[in-house]
Amino acid sequence: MSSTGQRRASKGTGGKPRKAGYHHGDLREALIAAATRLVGEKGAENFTLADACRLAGVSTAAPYKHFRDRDEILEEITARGFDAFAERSMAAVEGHGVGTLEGITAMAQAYVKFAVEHQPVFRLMFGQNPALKSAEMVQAYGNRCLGRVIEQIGIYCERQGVEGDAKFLGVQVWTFVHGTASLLIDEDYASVAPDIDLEAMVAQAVPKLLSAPAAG
Amino acid sequence: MSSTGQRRASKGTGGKPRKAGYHHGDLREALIAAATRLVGEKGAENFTLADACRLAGVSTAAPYKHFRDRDEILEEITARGFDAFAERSMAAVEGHGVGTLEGITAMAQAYVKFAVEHQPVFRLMFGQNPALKSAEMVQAYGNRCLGRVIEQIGIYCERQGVEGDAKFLGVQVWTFVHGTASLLIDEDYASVAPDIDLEAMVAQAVPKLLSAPAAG
DNA sequence: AAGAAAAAGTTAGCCGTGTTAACTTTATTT
DNA sequence: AAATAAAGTTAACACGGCTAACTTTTTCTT
Repeated sequence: MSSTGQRRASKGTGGKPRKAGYHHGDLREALIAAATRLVGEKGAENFTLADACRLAGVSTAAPYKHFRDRDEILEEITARGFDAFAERSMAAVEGHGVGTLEGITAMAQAYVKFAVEHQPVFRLMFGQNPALKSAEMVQAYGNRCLGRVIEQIGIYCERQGVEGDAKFLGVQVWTFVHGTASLLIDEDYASVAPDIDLEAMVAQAVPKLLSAPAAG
Repeated sequence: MSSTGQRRASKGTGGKPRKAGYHHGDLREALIAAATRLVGEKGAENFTLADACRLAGVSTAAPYKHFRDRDEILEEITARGFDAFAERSMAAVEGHGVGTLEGITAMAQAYVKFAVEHQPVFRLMFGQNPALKSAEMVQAYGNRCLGRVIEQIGIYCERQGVEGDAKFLGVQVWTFVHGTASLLIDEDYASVAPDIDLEAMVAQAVPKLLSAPAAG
């Protein structure tokens, strides 16, 4: 998985480049490309290895020279999804001051945006199938991505004099933002609150969650 | 679907009871029972019609006398899930005063509890597959269930002098609670915040979300 | 450079699932 | 009692995942 370590170093990058030209060239990458496209188009549930093979122009047995099974391709897509996600997350805060509400909110909006623009991959990343999310993969994401939010929130709280565990608050923000993304892409808002302005909702909720708990 | 209208009136209940004794008795219900069990055990993705047939002791072609296809069984399970869910939701507020924070919070906790205790059904209800959630089904849920929350929140806000659209706030609470349930059952908290007290988190977040937006 | 070994493909085939068609049995109707 | 409808069965097809056995191409060894 690309997020943790490189595996077979599909030539060009690693130490001993393998010159890249058997029958197909680099079937591994070709299959990942095909799979990524198919998953993006029809969702992971409807993705079939056979389809990817047809796209790549190889037999249906060929993938097994590069992947353990169907799940391993999806796993790779998931890992790359986390990479892309972390990148955008970082990019979102840039330009905003460190530990500002604007920066934190920007990350939140980026989360939702990514979910919408890459629904199937987002589902792989945060969805049910545990086989596709290795512990290390998710851990790595947690450190690279959620850790940043929590860091920012810590600074924010200190400045604002909000008392409360930054991690606890960070998880609350994450929870809310994730809920927004989930309900949005699963179309559950559609029939209940179809005309809601989600950006505004996030922008309003984040500072509320970052405030000191009301006395009741 | 049981949430909207009864369809074939599997004897006993409806006007013209069909005496119930062909080959199997009531295969329709037997299959739903088997499917419900299997879905609960292994998740909807791993549910197979053939398994249900084996459990019910019939051939794999038998279901098609009662259901359009595999999806229709899952649809039925989803509908019944909404029914059970609405019921528990209502039960949760009972005993608490109308429009109180306690009542609203109790509903929120019930939401999470249901999600945990019926993960696979919860996923059917709020998850991806649009074929399984007819518009009417979700609409019915929205009216029966979310409508109540919003109602309660409206009353609460009036009393507390919080200005803000009750529906908007209701959706925020729903969003947060749904996020909690999702991250919990998809095991995404597990590696990032494994020891978090989710009940406490919900209890803390709900009043914050129901407060007036901070000035910035 | 030649031959051995490994890598990456192919074809053929197995199994399981969803679904349909054609047929049989059991109830219901008249 | 005969006709009809309902609810089951068996048989077959298509398709997807996956494995085994074989072939071809590339790389390693000497």
